[in-house]
Amino acid sequence: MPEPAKSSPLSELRIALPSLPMRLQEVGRFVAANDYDATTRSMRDLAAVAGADPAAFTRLAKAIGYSGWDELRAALTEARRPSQIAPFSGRTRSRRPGPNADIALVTDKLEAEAAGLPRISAQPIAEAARALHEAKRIWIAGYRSCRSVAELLNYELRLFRPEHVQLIGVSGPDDLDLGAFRRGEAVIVIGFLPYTHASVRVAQAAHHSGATLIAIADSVSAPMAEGADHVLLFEAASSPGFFPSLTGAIAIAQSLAAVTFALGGVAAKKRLEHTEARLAAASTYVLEKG
Amino acid sequence: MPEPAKSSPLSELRIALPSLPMRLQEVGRFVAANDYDATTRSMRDLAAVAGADPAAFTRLAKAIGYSGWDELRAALTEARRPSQIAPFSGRTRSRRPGPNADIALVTDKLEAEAAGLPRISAQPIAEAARALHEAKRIWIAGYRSCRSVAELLNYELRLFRPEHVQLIGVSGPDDLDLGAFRRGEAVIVIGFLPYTHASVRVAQAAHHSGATLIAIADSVSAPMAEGADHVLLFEAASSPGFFPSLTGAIAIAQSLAAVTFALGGVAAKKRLEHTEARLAAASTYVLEKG
DNA sequence: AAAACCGTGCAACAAATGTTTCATGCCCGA
DNA sequence: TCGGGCATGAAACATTTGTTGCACGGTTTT
Repeated sequence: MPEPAKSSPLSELRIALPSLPMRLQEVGRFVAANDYDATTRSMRDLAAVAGADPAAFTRLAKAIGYSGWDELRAALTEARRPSQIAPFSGRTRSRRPGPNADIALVTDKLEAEAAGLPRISAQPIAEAARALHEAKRIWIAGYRSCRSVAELLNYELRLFRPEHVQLIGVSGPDDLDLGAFRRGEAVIVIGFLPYTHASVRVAQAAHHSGATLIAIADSVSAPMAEGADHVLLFEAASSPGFFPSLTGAIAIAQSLAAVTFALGGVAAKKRLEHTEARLAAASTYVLEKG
Repeated sequence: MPEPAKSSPLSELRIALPSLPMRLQEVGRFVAANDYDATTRSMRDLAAVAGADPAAFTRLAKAIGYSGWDELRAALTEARRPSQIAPFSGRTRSRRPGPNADIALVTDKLEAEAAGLPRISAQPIAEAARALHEAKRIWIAGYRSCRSVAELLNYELRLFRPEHVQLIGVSGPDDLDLGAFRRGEAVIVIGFLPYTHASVRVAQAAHHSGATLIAIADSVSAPMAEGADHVLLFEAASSPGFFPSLTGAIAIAQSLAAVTFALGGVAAKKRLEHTEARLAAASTYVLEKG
């Protein structure tokens, strides 16, 4: 059995948690959720807040391999110590292959993507959102890796506009939906290099039908941007690695949804609350622990 | 005389310092310089390290207006509490309606999300990627808005590992897949508050089966992180707006895929090339214009 | 120069802490 | 149905904690 990385006491706790008796799971969860108080306040205090027996904390510590609560707390305290300001920031740009090469790759990727986000222009997003707000119906298309962006947009828009949003190509072949485009409706197409034929066809159909075309793409010269009323640009190739980056597209999609929601005013808010209430009634979500 | 801002116990200490007896000054400086230890370790411990008398700490606390060391330490503890999650979010959230309100919303959102990305830890991602690399089979689960992340991950991993990656719940009810988990396989679960029951069930099933569990979540105390071998954290609530941010999760997913690909070496590269060749042969993509 | 004062270390104190033990209740297997 | 083992809460335990009283040494005041 491979030892699962003793890195942090919190992760040891997390890993051992499911195999613990019920009461110890409760206090374990409490410790994980309130680790700051765990390091600063006394065992009895914590027990009172958690509504558990003080002894449970000692037992928990022993159950995950410590000699007692004192030792567990000491480990948590050291783990939280702010001295190592940069915990392990592979800031060492050591690009030579080795155990840190992977970490450097991730760090570079994240940095590059973070740098790309502020370069997205807000103005077109706000304008596109207004178009969405006024659209009688919203179609969304995205293929291959862009499908995830399309589905996210579809999901979020539907939270407060249940009846007027539709993902293209889910309830039949694309062509069925393509023929349904009408003036006054909006079509969102997401894509980047290399562009799929399917997405270009959607864009063309939208343009010919007179619907408002919104393209989320990596270039103004992308095929689906031709004839588009709104083009929202992101940087797909900005990050190292072999796959184009989608964080920009996701950020645009979420901003688009947020502004559209804001434009919806109280009506949208009411619909969202209604949707949430319905989900809660179906007990979709795990209740927050008090 | 204007009260010199009782804001922080540390500043009270600093202000009162010069008018204190020499020994208390030493102790006071020690506390100011080691305030983390001051909140976590015992008075006697501190005295030993500082080379001072334990009583000096009590006297110091009383000298600057507290009833005793306990009260001073409590104040220091509260001052250090990380509850104020966004230390820089002093951003005047004016948000008064106006023609530029939408644009400001988008700009804020993008800035916040860009700020959140560098806070993602690279180390756990690299470790999780290694686990993926060694897994005989990879399962992926994500519900509601997290489904988009799951699908992206599924898509990218399949580009170079076609036969061993599977999205949970697409070819039948979840339970069918849940029963198929085996030791030596990896299960990725993506989720954030509010957590869906379905995702928690997947995580539990993975843990019980002995499979390697990788959780992509917004908190170490997320239910699906319990028992997880790897927890990859992102900030879902970092950005303004009504929907939690998914850019962090997407960035993690893509980094995970990138590192896993890198670990795959030439074999993975070959498979990717093969996949791309097949797609090109089916003329999925629009040819680049010369 | 003597006395009053303050700063300081030491040691004893009571309170609180973490730990252990024990009795109880529960569940599972025989 | 009856044991055996385990989880759990309450109470007793030894230890450690923060505090306070006291004595000593130095400085200032009268």
